[in-house]
Parts: sequence; structure tokens; C-alpha cells
Amino acid sequence: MDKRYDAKAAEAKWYPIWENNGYFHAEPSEGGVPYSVVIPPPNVTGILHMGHALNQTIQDVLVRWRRMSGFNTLWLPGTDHAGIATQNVVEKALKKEGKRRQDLGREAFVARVWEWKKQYGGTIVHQQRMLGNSTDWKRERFTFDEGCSRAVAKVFTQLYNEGLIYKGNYIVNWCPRCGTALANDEVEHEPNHGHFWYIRYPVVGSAKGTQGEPYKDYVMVATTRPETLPGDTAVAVNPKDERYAHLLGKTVILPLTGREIPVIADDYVDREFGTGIVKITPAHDPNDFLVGKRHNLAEINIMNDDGSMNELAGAKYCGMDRWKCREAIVADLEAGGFLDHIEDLDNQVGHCYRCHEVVESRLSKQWFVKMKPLAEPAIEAVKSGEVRFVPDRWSKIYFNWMNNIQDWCISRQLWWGHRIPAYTCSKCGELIVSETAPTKCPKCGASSTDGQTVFDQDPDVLDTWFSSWLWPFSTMGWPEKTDDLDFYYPTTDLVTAQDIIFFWVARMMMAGIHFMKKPPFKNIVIHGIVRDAQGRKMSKSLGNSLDPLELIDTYSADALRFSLALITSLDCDTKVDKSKFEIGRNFATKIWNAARFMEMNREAMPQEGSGGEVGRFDGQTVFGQLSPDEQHILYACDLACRKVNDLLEKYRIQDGALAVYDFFWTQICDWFVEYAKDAPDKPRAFSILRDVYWKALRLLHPYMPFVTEEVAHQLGYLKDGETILKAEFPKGLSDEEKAKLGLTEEIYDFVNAKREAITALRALRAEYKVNPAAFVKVTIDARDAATADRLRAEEANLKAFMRAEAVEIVSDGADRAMPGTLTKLGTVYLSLEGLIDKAAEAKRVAAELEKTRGFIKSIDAKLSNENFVAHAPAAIVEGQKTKRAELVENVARLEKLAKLFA
RNA sequence: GGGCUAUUAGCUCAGUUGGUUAGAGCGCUUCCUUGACAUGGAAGAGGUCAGUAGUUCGAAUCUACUAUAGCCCACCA
Repeated sequence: MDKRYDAKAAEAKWYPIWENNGYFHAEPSEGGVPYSVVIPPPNVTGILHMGHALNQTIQDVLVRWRRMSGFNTLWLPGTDHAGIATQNVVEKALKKEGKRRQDLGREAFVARVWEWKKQYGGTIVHQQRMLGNSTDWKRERFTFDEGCSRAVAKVFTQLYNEGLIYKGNYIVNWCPRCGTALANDEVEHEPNHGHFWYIRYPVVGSAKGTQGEPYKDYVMVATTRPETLPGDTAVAVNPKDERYAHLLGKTVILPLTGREIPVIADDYVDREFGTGIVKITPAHDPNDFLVGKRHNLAEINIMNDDGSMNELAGAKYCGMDRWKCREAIVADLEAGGFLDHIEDLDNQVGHCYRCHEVVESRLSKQWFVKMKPLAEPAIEAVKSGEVRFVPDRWSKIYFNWMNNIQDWCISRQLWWGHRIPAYTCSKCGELIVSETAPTKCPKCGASSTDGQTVFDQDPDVLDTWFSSWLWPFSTMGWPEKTDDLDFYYPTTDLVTAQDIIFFWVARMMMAGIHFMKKPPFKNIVIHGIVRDAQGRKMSKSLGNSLDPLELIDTYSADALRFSLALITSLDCDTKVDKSKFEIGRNFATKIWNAARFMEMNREAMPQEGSGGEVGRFDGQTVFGQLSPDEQHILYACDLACRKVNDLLEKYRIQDGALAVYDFFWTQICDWFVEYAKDAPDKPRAFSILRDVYWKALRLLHPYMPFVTEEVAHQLGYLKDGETILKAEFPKGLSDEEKAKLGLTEEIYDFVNAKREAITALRALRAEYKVNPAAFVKVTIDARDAATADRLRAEEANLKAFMRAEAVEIVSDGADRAMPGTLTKLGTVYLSLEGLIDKAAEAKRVAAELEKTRGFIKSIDAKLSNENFVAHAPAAIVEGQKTKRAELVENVARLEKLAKLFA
């Protein structure tokens, strides 16, 4: 084996082998227990970021673990066509050529986007391979591919026929830059330092004023959006507001237009806010729209698609950009004497989640999905426990949103996306919703084939999420009946970040239940967002993003995955900075070096046919009674296997990583490898080392797939053509196996206590500045003769670990004029032959005495408390008593020592 | 305005049904280049668990309030 682990070479080598040999491929026909996951499809325009890296590391850990555990495991990959995002990307490219999409025309533009997708759309799926994702690439899907498109058309048609899709003239959020409607949750509200303009609306019938004041009586209206003034069709006051009661029924003059508009009363108006008088612009404000509906007001849409003003805004403003128009209107109001004053105001302004343009509320004709009927069973599924959120607290947020759900605006004025399957008969005007283009009008009977009529398809496309919400079943072949759907639906786990619970998770729940009659997954695993070291969201504009590909280049994919797993917690966001990834890289190095150690000691391995009875390790049979250290490592290995399985079962990816890390590094490398170097029976020790190392490799594989595969082959655990991916994930040993090997908690504790003695001796060496290379004389005063005998059997081991020329083991409890440290196994003395710093030692002993006495005091307080004895469980009380006895014994020893050093 | 979450060592976080005098990694200090590994080894310092009041025999853990931070939802014109 090379001195250094070449991660790049290993990662480049293994991925294609895995993929090309179909190790990731899942087949329903192979039967067994299904475990399935669909990937949250990244945008086809996307490039891999830390969020993907975290999300997919979690999924791959779960998937590889399940696969190795014998489940028929499917992880289904794919990408999202990402309507607005993709269209924007291609439009930008066109702009560089000096063209707009309109110059190409719809068909050519869409063709161009497909062309773009073909050329660049594979970027992210190649980057996902760099991460090591074990996704079944043979099933890769795209939300806009033929099958998904068929599912979309079918779903739209069905919902329409069920009366759950309707078309209407409503206020929607409109992005002037993208030129499309947005759903409510696609609008991001951000704080804004703006102004509040106070405008006087003259009351009709009041007397003329002096110069510059055409009217004496005004109503004072405060607005943040003066440019919408030409669209006003009323001013409103609260019906209970006595200040303005006299105005009801009157009309006021809309400044700059001269139009008369009524003063109306509506509960919506807050008496306390502003002046208590609101201008009502039904076509440009969602609340005003509702007020307008209640009062039968006209709706005057004064804006064009691109955010410029139209002719209804008045000849002067027509064609002006909305911001220019704001300036112009404010100037004109001032010139006309209508502007009273301006105040600063902090409010919230909506921005497009895609391009960040300020969103306009605007009246337009759009398609909507009625959500309430779909939401109810989706709420029930989580309430009943059929579907579970991990961590559970997200269910509260889910309920909160689902209970207040609003209809979903699904039409988008884009060209890239699923065209709405709605057609209008040019002859009779009938609206026909149909999965495929109609040829005959169901109303007037006119046929398109003989030219009697033409069926015009709705120009709009559907919201991207309208295809994503079908992802768990459209990707498995729905609406066809398929084996995949039969076997893998519903999926087992859905793993995603918190930010798309509403966009995606909630809607998948609704679609799954409505169309498949079963929720699309059993567990919804929600993880946090990756943030920078200061806790800020990673973003391009802040320049604080870490590039996973760069990290893979520097530290390796295994390092990236392991470090992310180790530092991430499902309960909160993950803060990362570059240095964190050293953990994973260092760990890979450690694994490699431990492997090299075994490789270099190949001759120490038991030879074929050496035969034996006690235990079987990796097919090699060994002789003889296992030593305590050997039993300890086997016991620790068993604990680790159980722990990792248990933790992964609970989605505690981080704790699982820590458990493997600790077992590998502390138990195997720090202790057992050192033991093996001087083991009494080297073939047996190495045989055991080989066994636990192989188990550790498999425990680690879900986290670090590449280095584990590479090492497994280097060490000959696997032959060519085999893969660790399909190796069995270690479970715990059976009670029978444990009994046969003599693996007991007692022996485990004994070795831990022995290690404590070794550590204590090392501490003494460090404290007294003994040359690390020097061999010392050690005396251990065990508590009793039996323990002394036991320790004597460990003499060689103690000598090696303590770097001692002699280890004397006694149980006489005699005072020794040497520095000593108390451990569970008694007192460890280091012979310094006169070099003792009595004062320092006395101080140390005094400190320990004080600590121990304090401990005893706190236990006494408990034991003398009648309530404690009466209420606490017996085991706890007994434990306290045992502990106390030990402490008392220690105090006696310490007091003796203190006398010696006095 | 409503909801959720967090506050434990210098930093990032564990601490899952309340029960030894609170743990890990990184960082820091001291020592060590002995053939697996300096991307390493050994030892060590460092915390009155945000605050207050309660419940309890017993609280980092449960309750209330307070402070601070963050997130989500919501139409304050």
C-alpha cells in the first residue's frame, strides 16, 4: 500500500465501477423489503452547492445503510425543469446575442431551451456523482420529460373535472421582470425603508380655497404607493370612526384625474393607522380588491406586464416605468397642492424569489387550485401518525400552514414549462380541458379536422411545482400501472431542508393522497440549512459560499461527506467553515494508516488451517482463551454495531458518525492496534483486529464510501468484482455468540479500568517530567488479592503500555513513599527514586481529597434525606451507597498519601 | 400581529422519557519525530448549563416569566 492515501484516484476509480456494474440499480422483481427515496430534484440550471451536499449526504448514508442491510433499495434521481429559473438563464444568453425571446417566437424559444438543457442540463447530475451519490441513474427523470408531462396533463384534467381547478380574475403577485404571476409563497417579503405620502383628496361640494388650494375641505389619505393613484376607485374609512362619519355618502375628487370617487365604510380600515382613511385601488392591492368586491367598485388596471403604466393611468403617465411614474405623480401632486407632507415609513415589500424584482399586485386572469379539499386528508395523514415528521416539531409548522392554506395560483406567463391543457373553441368559445388536443367541440360539435373550428390552447404554462408535486409517483410511471409503483410506492423517507416544506412537501402529500390514495412517504426528514461560520445564509452576493466541488478537490468527497455528517444536526442549521473538513480528511488518513499497519503485519495473521475452537474471525479460526483486551475490542465492536444501527434507525446521522469515528479511532487505533503490537498471541490478536476492522469499514461505508471500498480491496476483504456496497452491514452479535467468546460487561469494564490505570501512570510520567523514552518502575496496589492476580496476568500488557521495566502488583495497602494516583483498580505508583517534589504532590493529593470529600458530602446529603430514600428508585439509592463506599476507601488512601508528603 | 426554535468549555455542538460533581470535536498549553499514522501520539487547562421564580427527595433536563438571537407565517394602507 502507498504511504499516502490518494483520495482523488480512488474516487475517480470507484464511482464508474459502481455505476457501470449496476450496483445502484434497483429492481422490484428481486423482491424483499422495499426501501425507497426520491431525491429532491435540483433545478436543471443548478450547480451543486453546500445545501445539496448536506441533503444528499444524509440521503446517501441512509440509502447505503439500508442497501447493505438487505433492503431492496431505490434512490431515484432526477432534475426539475425550473420554469422561471431556466427561462431566465436562456433569456440572459439570448440577450448577449442582442435578442429577446419574442424575437425567436415561442416554438423556437422553447426549442432553444431544450437545446440548452441538452448541453448544460447535465452539470448537476455529474456533480452529484462526485459526491458519491448511490442513485439509480438508470431511472433518472426530468420533471418535463414525456412521462412527467403526461402525468401533469392527467392531473390537471382530473382536478378540473373534479371542480378543484378554476380560472378567474384575481389579484396575483406579478413579477414585472419575469413577466409572470407568482404564487404567494414565491414572494419574499423584506423590510424596506420607504415613505408615506399624505395626499389631500378634495371633498366634492366644498368651497373653493385660495390660490394653490383649489378646495377647502379634503380627506387626507396616506399611501406608500402613490403611483397607483390613477387606479383608485374609492376612499374608505372605518364604519365606527366617528371622525369621518360625516363623509360617508359623499364623493371626493381623485387628484390629477378629476374623477369623482365615493367615500365608503369598511371594517378593513384600521382607525389607528395612518390617517384612518385609505385609498382603494382594487386592481393593485389584494385587500383593496376584496373591498372593491364588497362594494362593487370598478377595477382599473393601470399597469402593463412589464411594470410600465398603461393608458388607463392617464396620457401623461402612459408608458412610464412604475418608479418614474411614482416620481412624476408625486411631483404633480405637489405642484397641484395635493401633497400635504411625506413621512418615513418602514414596511415590508415583496420581491420575486427568482429575480428579486419588487413584485406588483395586479389584477389578471389566472388558473387556481382549490386547496382546502386537498389539504384536509393531508393534515389527517400526519395527525394519525401515518406520516411522520423527523424531528416532530415540523408537524406543527405543517399544520399551521395547511390549516390556513389558500388557493394556489398555478398559471405562469412563461414559455418554458408544461402548457396548460385548456383549449378554446374558436367557433363557440367553449373552454375545453383535455389531456390531449381536442378535435371536436363537445358543445357546438364543430370539428378541427375539417376546418370548422380551431382550438386555441391556453398560452400559459404551469407552475414548476405543479410537476414537482407529482414527483414520488410520476417518476415511477404513473398514470400507468407499473411494477415500480406497486413495489416502491409509497416511498420510505423524504429528506429535505426546511425551506421547501410548503412549496414541495405539503403539496406532494396532497397529490400523493389524492391520486395514489396513499401518502407519498412514511417519514419526512427535515434538516437545517448550511450557513457560514458567522451563521449567515450562504449566498452568491455575500461571497460566503463554500463550493463543494472545491472542497472535494481539497479534502476529498469522503471528507466532505463525513465532516458534514459529523457536524450536522437535524435540529438546527449547520454552521460550516473550511477547517471543518479537515476532520474527515484526517479520518480517512487514519483509516488508511491503520490498514497499512495490518498490511505490514500480514505475516502475523493466522495461517490457513491453524484450526481452533474458540472463535471465528473473518473465516479464520483461532485457538485459545481470548485475552481481556481481545474480548474488550470484540465487545466494543458489538456495541458500536448496535449503536450505529440504532442511531441510523432514528435518523441520528451525526451521532452515528461519531460512534463510528470513536470506535475506529479510539478503540481500534489508539488501544487495540497498540495492544496487537505486543500481543501474547499475535496471530490471534491480528485475526481479531482484522475482523473488527472489516466491521468498522462496513459501518463507515455509508459515510465514506470511497476510502472504505478502496481499503476493503487493498486488504483483500473483497475480491475483484465484489463491492462493499453489497457487503452486509454489521449487526450486533447474538447472545450465544457473545457467551461463546466470553464477552461480558464485566470484562469490558475491567479493561476500561485497566486503561484508566495506564492513563494515570502516563499522567504521572508527564507530571514528573519523566523522559518519555525512559523505562520506569511501577507498583500497582490493587484493592484485593483477586484483582492483583488478575492484573498480574496483564503484566506484559501493562509493561508495554506504561513503558515500564517492571510492574509490581501488590495488594498490601502499605504506605509507599512515591507519587501515586487512585484508579478503579487501586493505586498506581511511579517509582522516581528520590525525585519526588513532595510539595507539589501534597498539593495534588490535597486537591483530590477535597474533591472526593465534597463528593461524599453530596451523597451523604442525599442519603440522609428521608425523602430521597423514600422516593428515589432502589437502584439509584443502591448506586449512591456503592459509590460512597468507594469514595470512602479512596479518602483513606489519599489521607495516607497526604501524610507521606507532609 | 401570530407561530416556532435556540441560549451548555474560546468556537461548533452532544447531553431523548429529571437520577453519579456535565461530554465530544476543533482551538489552546506542555511534552514526544520509537518503523501504521506529525493529516500523528501522550498528558493537561478550560463550564455556578442566559437570568429569575417555581414544581420535585433531586433540574442542563419540567413550568412560568424575563433577556438575547434566529427562522417562518401574516394585507397594516
